[in-house]
Amino acid sequence: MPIVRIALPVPIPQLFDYTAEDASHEDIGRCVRVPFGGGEKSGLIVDLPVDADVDATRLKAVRHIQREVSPLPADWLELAAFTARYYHAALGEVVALALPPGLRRADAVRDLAADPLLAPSAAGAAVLAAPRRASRALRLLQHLAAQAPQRRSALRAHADGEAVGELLRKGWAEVVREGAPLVSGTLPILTAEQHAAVDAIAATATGYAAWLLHGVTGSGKTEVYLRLAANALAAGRQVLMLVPEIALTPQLEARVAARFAGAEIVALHSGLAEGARSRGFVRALEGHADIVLGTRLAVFAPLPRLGLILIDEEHDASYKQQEGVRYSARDLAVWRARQRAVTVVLGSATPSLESWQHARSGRYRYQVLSQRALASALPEVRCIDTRRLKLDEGLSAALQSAIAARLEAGEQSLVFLNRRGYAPVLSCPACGWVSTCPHCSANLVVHLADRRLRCHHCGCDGPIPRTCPSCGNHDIQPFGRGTQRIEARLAELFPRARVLRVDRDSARTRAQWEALLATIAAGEADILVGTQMMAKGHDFPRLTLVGVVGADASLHAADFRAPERLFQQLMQVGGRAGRAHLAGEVLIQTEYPEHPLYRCLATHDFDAFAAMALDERRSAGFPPHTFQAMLRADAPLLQDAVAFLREAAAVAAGLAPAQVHIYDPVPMRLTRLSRRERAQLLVEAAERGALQSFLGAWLGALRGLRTPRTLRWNVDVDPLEV
DNA sequence: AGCACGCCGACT
DNA sequence: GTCGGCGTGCTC
Repeated sequence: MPIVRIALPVPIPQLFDYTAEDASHEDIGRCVRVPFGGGEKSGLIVDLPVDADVDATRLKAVRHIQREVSPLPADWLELAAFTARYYHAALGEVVALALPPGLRRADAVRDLAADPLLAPSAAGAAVLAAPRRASRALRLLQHLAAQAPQRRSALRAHADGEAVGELLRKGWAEVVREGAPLVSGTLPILTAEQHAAVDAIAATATGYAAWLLHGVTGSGKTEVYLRLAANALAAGRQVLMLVPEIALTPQLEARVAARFAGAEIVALHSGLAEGARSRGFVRALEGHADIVLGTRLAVFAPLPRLGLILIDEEHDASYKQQEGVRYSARDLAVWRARQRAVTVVLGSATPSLESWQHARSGRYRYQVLSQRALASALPEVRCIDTRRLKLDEGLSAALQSAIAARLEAGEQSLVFLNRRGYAPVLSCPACGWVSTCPHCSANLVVHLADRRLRCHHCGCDGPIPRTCPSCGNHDIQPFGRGTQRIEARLAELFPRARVLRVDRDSARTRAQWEALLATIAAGEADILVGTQMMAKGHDFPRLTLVGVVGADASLHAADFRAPERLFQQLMQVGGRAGRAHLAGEVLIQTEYPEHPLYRCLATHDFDAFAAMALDERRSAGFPPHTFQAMLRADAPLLQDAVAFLREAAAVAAGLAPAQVHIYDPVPMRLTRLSRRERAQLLVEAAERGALQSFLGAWLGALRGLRTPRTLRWNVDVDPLEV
């Protein structure tokens, strides 16, 4: 009786063997349902061992093997195995996160593998019923018809679903084989730099190559991606394109679809309905999807014809999963490119210092786009020294008059402030009471817009008290400033201006966000007040002034990555200012106008900033010069978390080689979160290998420790927050 | 992670 | 006398 070895979603580093009478090697990579414990679980067949690793009498029989879709290929299983190994997670957990839920459950699936567009028979009729997809089908038909007039008879038969499906299937194969007519429309003319980048990157397209594409905002990185994608498609290969956020997929998808009318484009992200995600995944798996575009989880899309990986905004922290299996999609994508011997392009205007270091050391190749594509100049960046100024609700006279000038000119201004709400805290001047969250070690933020006190960490909220809850004082006041307060003051200062606030509160839903974007694009707003939401991905043609308020806080933050993030954020938001024929200006209110970070911003000198930051990292012994892992523990009481970490440190002392350094356990910066208290223990090593082998032994030992049942712990390899 | 088994306090 | 607390251990 054949034995199948199965990865199940349980947090223990074990695989489970079952019998399956009709199983063969063809079933490796297939989803299964098996009896487990009292109930039933779904998992993935990862091997067909000759012998079970437990006594044969203990084996149970597999209930169901999902054979309606192709098995996950060997390279996919290797990717999952590598992920499990590197991030010290169970293989079954990685599988659970990498597979769409519906697929993993091994549900009976009909039509999952079949694109209604391409499948002959009844599915063709579905094309005609689904307008969005059908329009793509018809575009392709027209395309094919233009290319090959002899197909016109088939085109006439488009009312017959079967004929549509059949034609498309045949036509598709031909298009892919011939490669030529995938690209549609007139192509924009490349700048010399774009041209050079495309040529250089294309020249390494025959094997593994990692490229850092360092392109300033507006330099046209996307156009470079599209040209490279066109090459890959023409060669009959699939393209994987990663973006940081779900919000950025629709616009990019539209742009990609407009360019490659003949290509099948699949979006993959966590915002999709279960069916859509499964369908896209299977389209990729079966080799039908030509371009897979998605967020970090798309790095797990199976791609039998993979030819190119593109990672946009590679520095973005969203590529790192911050819970469960804490993988970095960017790093896995690079691993995958090497595994599959394909090119990977990491694009950014402000590369992560890790990637920057790799480019400098020659591990990655490097291409720079230093010119804006539309001949517009980079914005002028200046600091406003606020040390001796009297500020009006945080706004300097210089910034106010700059805003007034833009108003006069009919242009837009943005006041950038990374703090939501009206004021970060409500306080009582009489007794010193401040509004604090009952569940977190954080202040409750005053939201005057809906008259609530709200915790930005656990989300709990309550009404704003009229009197001090501690002493009864009537004169309690909001302290500090957030976007709502700036918005209110700007409305007073500029009564004729249309002030629009753009933050997570005003753009809570996708529809609200799009309505705001439309308002801005239509020129129906004069002054925008926004958080980092405003920094990402969108162009505002009439925006010519960005005023930065309250940035200094990040200069001296405890996290050694805070300056890197601040630089990236300001560079990004500054890039919103000025387009085409309108010159842009960025004014930074600061008490440290001489700070090197601001000076580098003013000269648009990322290289100088990176050199400086890398130097600091080197002398402090921080990444990318060292490698880190963080052990985090949380429990209802801090003492339990710390006690566990102390014990873990003691275990580590007996295991760690000299080059692995174990720090002391410390409470986390936001110690209390949602009624749980958290502490962490940093481990650092000069070599990745030394860190990894230590982690293996250490975590194995930790799993054997007896801990209170309320205690939870996890490990974060290459943590972003320390 | 679930979910069983297993040994000690306040209730019909 | 039992229902239920969560400590401990296993799941092929």
